[in-house]
Amino acid sequence: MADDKKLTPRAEDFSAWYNELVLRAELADHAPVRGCMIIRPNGYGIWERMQRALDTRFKETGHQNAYFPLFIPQSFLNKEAQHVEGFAPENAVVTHGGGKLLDEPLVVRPTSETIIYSSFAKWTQSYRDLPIKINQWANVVRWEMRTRLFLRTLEFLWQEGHTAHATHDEAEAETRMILELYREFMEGHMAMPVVTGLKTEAEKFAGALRTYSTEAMMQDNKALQAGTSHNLGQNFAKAFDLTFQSEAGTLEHAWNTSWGVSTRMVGGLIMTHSDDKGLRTPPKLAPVEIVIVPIWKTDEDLGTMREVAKRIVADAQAWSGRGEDRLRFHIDDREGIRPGEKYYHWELRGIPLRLEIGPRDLAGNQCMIARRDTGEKTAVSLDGLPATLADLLATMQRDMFAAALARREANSIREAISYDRFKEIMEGPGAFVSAGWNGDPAVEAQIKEETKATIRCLPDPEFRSPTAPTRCLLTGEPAKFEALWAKSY
RNA sequence: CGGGACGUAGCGCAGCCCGGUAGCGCACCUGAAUGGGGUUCAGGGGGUCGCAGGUUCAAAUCCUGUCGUCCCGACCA
Repeated sequence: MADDKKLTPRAEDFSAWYNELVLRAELADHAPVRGCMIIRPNGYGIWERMQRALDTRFKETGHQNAYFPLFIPQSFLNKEAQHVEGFAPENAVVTHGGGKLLDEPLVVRPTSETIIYSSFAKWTQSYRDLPIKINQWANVVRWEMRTRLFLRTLEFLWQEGHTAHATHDEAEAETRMILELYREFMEGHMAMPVVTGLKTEAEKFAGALRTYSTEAMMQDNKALQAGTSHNLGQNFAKAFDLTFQSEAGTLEHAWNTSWGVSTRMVGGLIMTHSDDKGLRTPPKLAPVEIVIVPIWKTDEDLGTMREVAKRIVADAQAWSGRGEDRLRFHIDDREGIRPGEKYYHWELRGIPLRLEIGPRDLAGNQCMIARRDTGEKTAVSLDGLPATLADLLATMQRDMFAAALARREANSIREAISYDRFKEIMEGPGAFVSAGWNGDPAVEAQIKEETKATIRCLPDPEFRSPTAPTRCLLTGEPAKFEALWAKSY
């Protein structure tokens, strides 16, 4: 382990301190897979908890996990015109197999719509076969020009959901349901507030009818697209002959949706919550919620404190129940390391609560508890400790969300502003700006060119201005749409 | 592919302008004291200065080339 002390973690410059110390993530060291991420076990816990929580929700909403091939024949991708156009520049293509030139190149999946819907087509004959609702946990490859740890890696791990429905409305309902599911996860588990909304034509998924996204604000005021949910319409169904006979007897194309979130969320978590002391993990995603640091002077004390710590853990776990409800502890009884050093160690790693207990506390039937989010340290009674800890964790989860939301709101602008003012804001720290747009892609492109800001989405009502902007940015004409503008990752 | 920076000990860096044969912090090893917020003191090990040429009595330092990394931009979740 490298030297913790040298680290000056800057929330707004997380790339300077991510590696090794906090999440144990790194980029591979062989070109050209340098853009690929390696996550070692002690950081992986956060992603595993994310995965488990999402997987549970997918199953609760009627989806099943399935696994499809890594290789996609080039011809599959070619079938949907917009899709192939969108992905062709970033595809990794396998041309040789078994030492021979392949008749047809194989694309390493950048996403699995084509290979999955070709299967759906075989599985579907009647409306009774629909809906099909599956999810796949998989790694995919996109040959990016420039990579960035967590946010844009050459290969990334994600889940991609794929469904087929009999009607447009049912597919649209699925798309929106998943968007809300993502929101609940991001706000409830990650304590990361998101704006949901519709992507513009310029920003939507290649091949989709409509794309919705969740947009989170990072501590540098940039937007991070954290998840997407697409209503694919009948585009892929038509390309892959995904048809079914309706109740009325007619042959119809199915309606598809696809949606995904990736390891990018780990980057979002870091950039939303970390501070100058390191990572802060919302309790629900913390692999360890409470670290106990026993304090001792003599060997006898050490023995006593170890017993006490074990008893605290056993009592709390018995109290809190089984499975997900069970409180997660770590006892740091390492010898030869002073308590202060342990405190810094665990703060850096974002463990939500620290419980200190020594002979003096024991004599007073109490212990010290420090919160990672606020830094508060208080003495609490050992009586009823499990409930105290559980309450504190729940409070932290809420407080972290509230703090992140307050920060986003403080950096959001909803009143009408001039284009000059808009440029000024985007040249500075940036902001989430709710501003008018006339729907013209050329205007969208020109504003991107001049300010680097893009339309993150046409936001759902909760982010919109109570008094909607009446004038379009740049053109000044009456606004057709209210859009969320921001610089983004 | 354009623009910019940087390669010196395991990690982070100074030294380079003005050449004289390498240093600091952390980490590591030994010993002692210490032990409720990154202990202190004493001693110690570790580097062909990215690589290849050139200039020079002498190159980490100057010159040329080369390789690599990072940052910014185009692309993108």
